[in-house]
Amino acid sequence: MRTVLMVAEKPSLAQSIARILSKGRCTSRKGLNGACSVHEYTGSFQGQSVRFKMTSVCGHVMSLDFIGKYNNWDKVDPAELFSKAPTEKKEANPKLNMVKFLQVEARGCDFVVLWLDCDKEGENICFEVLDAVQPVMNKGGVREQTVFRAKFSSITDTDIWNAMNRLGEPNRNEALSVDARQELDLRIGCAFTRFQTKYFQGKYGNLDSSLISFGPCQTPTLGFCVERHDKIQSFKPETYWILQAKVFKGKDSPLTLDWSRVRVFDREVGQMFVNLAKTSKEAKVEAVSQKEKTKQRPQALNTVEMLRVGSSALGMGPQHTMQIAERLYTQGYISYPRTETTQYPENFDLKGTLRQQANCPMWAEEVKALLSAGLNRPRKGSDAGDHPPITPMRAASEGELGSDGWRLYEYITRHFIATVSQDCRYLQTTIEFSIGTERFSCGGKTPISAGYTALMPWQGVPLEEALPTCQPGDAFTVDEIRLVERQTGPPDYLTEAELITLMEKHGIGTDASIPVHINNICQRNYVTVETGRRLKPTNLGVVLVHGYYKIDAELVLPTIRSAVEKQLSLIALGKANFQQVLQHALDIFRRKFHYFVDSIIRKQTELMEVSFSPIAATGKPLSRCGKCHRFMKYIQAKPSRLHCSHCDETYNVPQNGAIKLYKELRCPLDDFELVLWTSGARGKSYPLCPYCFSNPPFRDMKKGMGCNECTHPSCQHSLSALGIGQCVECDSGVLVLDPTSGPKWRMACNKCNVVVHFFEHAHKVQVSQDSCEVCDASLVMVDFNKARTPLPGGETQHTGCVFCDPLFQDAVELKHATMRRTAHRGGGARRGGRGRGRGRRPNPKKPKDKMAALAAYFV
DNA sequence: GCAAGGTC
Repeated sequence: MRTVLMVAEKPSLAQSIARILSKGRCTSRKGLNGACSVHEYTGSFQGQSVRFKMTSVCGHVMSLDFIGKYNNWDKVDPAELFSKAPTEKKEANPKLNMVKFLQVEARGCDFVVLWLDCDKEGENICFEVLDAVQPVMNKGGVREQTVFRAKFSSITDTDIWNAMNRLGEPNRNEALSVDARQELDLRIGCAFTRFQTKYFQGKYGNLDSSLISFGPCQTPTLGFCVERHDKIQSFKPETYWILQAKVFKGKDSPLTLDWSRVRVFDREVGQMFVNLAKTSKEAKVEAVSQKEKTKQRPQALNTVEMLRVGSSALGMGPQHTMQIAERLYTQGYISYPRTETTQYPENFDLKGTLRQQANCPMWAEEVKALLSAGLNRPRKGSDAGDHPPITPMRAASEGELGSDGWRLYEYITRHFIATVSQDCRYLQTTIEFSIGTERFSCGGKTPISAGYTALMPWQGVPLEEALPTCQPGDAFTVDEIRLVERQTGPPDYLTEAELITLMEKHGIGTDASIPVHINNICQRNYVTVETGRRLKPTNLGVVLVHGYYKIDAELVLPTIRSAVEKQLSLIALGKANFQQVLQHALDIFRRKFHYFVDSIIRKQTELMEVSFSPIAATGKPLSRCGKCHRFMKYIQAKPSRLHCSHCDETYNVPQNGAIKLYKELRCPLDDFELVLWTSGARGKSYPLCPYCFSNPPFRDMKKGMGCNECTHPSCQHSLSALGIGQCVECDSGVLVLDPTSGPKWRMACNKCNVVVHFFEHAHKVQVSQDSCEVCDASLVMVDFNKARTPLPGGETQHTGCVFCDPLFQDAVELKHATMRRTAHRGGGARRGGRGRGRGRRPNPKKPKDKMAALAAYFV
């Protein structure tokens, strides 16, 4: 009797298929590796009576790697990995001894039927199996087909029998497309990873990662997290206004209404609408509508949905959820947990599965009700042809499963029962009002029947206070109508569940590998899991992705994978040659790699050096960041700048000078510590806020302004507080007291290079609230040194106008901040209109001859 | 020590 070897992708499938094909009459034994079983029975094949041996592998038999000597990181240039380094196939899991096992079972067999999963990976494994078994199988007769491929789309009797009766051949092209994918992933991933790791490891002491990996799936996954981080960082809140109306009828408590315009971004426009609405004291009911709505029961559960719920509702990470699910599966509590399918097979025993749950107190009531009233037909989902949806396989109790096991099992079971329950139905009531010209509405939901939400109460329609009954034409009294100011808020960090959705949408990873990629970026210290399982990129993660963006954004974009897969599918379809596609893709990535290496030495070094202290540390901590309150580093190398490594933000400072900390004083607007900029020993100096300098806080300010041009109305460092009078030379500048200049006190123009020295040796110089009656400049309060006072009678204190007060005349002298001597313009003929400082506009109507005279005196 | 894809 001839023997037919049949091989499935995993032990559980071998068992299911053998049971179907042998009609339950097979004998089973363990294989030599302990992991796989062999199921034997007799039956008919190609019109003859044969012995069947059904067994399986455990996923891939082989995996691709470089030959040994190319795995020496110290001796191999990563660039060689693109073509020079030969690859070889090694056993994927040496402990399983899969090749040996297959050969032992295949020896003397006459035919082989490949029952591997019906996707490209499965097709590839077909050839891995063939490579192992064909050398030891009996040679068939001339032109006799000995290799067969079974194509099935679900694990049901009909499908399996159909597959058995319509055997085909394995598809070499599909398998080759996977070979190409493996080689590309290996060469590209390893080249970039080795280069990055070695390059940065030797350079930065505080890089908290021993491995800086790159991959076509993990890097875009990280990219999603950093993209959200960047959105949060660059978010600028916008102020908007809403009309809030409260109305009531009789003794009912007031209803808060929603405005039909939702919101406006202009306060005055909002106020106009308030005024229009306020013309009416009544809110008139325009329409009342009641509609029955439904919330659909869920589709049957697949892996990614289970992972999303595991993360967002059970607080379990995807990797952990998968581990628990695997355990529940091997213990027989749930069906196979890796599936994309969301539709039950035709002949799925819904009722039997439900009946198993009839005695579990958590949902016995609902299950019994369903069994007696009849199951609802499950929603149509998609059938990926892999495995049935995830369902419970037998009843369980919390005690036998352990805490997390039970919580996942409970969810899977509730989800299953929900799929055969009724939809949730509720009544949506909407009342529309008009108040003056404005329209408002309020709505409420009333549950009609809970349906499936009895099993998934977190999705239920909450009981709300009922809306008052009313009819069109009814009048409500307006209790209150007002304009409320709100601000738009930034988005939050990505949740794991959102990330899974993004990955699924962009085809990054598969149901089985998505948890691995997410786990990778956590373990490599690129992201941390925060409360609510939100993924916050670390400094390292942000710097890496920003580096890719600057050098070659394609390296991090989610399209990197799909673009390559498009090419690979040409191989699968037989439209392109394996070698050509492989070489083409490798060529592109080899060029990307060289460009990356060249650029990184220039660009990423700059980025890294401000974030991580290089061994020769540049930049020293100077002032505190207003966002994270950590010290920012002052990088003196041009262009000099401040960098907050925690926030990964760089702040410009004025060039051609130096900055130092300004007494640890902070900007009242953003809490950044002020720094003092000085142009040199005889130059001018003024404080500035590193944040405001690049982000002007007020409308009348521009980028690049320090505190001496800041129009903050009450800050002690602002132009308003320290401005003294119009500049004597330029048209738009204001002379501002330099509060740090004592004892050689001076005021400097905030626009040009005019510096006025005054009151040398005074103890204290302050700008008064009062102004000069003659020239409108701010008065200055001076406290002289007793021994050197220029005041008559040895007086030490005096308040007066710098420009007009005769007592101050000898104490004031004009200089320029630079050596350049500016030609005097105008002298006594100067036009007037020199209003005083404090940031106010000059008053052109008030001629100030005194100012012109003063200018002549100075020069 | 590296990728991504199977699976235990």
